[in-house]
Amino acid sequence: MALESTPKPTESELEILQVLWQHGPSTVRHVHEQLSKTKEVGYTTTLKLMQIMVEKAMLEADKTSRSHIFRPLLEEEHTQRQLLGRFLDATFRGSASKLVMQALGNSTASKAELDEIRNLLDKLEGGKL
Amino acid sequence: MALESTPKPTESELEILQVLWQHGPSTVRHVHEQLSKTKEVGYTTTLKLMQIMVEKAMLEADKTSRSHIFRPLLEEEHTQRQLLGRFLDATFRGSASKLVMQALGNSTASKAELDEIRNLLDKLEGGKL
DNA sequence: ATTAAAATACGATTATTTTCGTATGTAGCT
DNA sequence: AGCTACATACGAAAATAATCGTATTTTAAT
Repeated sequence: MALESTPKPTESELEILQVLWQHGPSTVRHVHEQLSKTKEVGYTTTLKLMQIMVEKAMLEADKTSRSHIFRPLLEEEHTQRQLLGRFLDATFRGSASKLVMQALGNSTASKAELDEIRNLLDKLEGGKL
Repeated sequence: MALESTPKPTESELEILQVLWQHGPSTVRHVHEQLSKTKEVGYTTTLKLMQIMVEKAMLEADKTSRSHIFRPLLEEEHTQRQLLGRFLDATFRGSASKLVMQALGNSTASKAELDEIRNLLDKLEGGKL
């Protein structure tokens, strides 16, 4: 059997990771309340998922107090980069520029954000002149 | 039951769509040969998937000749936009600029592509000054 | 006409992901 | 102590996706 570098989180798992990345280490209760804002889901469903994620070493549970505190073991940027790579290949056949053009086209990015992107372009293009 | 606007293609379905978008209307045989370049998969598996996609109205089959010719009913750009929207929300909590920065950072885009992106930035920022 | 090759049809299995019911444990009231 | 509220543990069902074996049909070559 091959070693799993980092198993790709499923969609539901990613939702949970997002809550933890955004709010920091949390109880099942808290995660569940956040998820409930956008979708209907049972408490034990959330619990079970988080337990599975512990098995998969995506989360770590601090069992000191009665309500366990879960924290993500996957780093946000790293996970995003990994998922982005897959998505880029699967959806845009690897063409980053196509993806970026689309993303910008649809986007509501502020002027500050656009400037930040422009700066990055400058830096990247510096090495290509 | 709610009307399905456009059902999200699964990962395997997307692979098939990519072949059809790239090569134009094709037989199962051709699609299967393309897929086989990157993964091990049985012929009837590909066939079955494509039949399911016809049911889902993602593909249309021209049954005139013995080897049916399949063509995509989903438009490439439209599908990409839709998938990108979902991915953006799920992975970057909707922050297009974060996604773009990451994509550019990892990317191997050519100078021409970077310039094209810069042009789009100019146009976008035009409306924000 | 027979046969071999290649195509589709279709049912069913397997794998994966999501969901949740129920059992059980624990802490704090009254 | 007994009751209630809320927590985790766990098994298993339900939903979704992917895979493939086998039967049947069709074509064309012998």
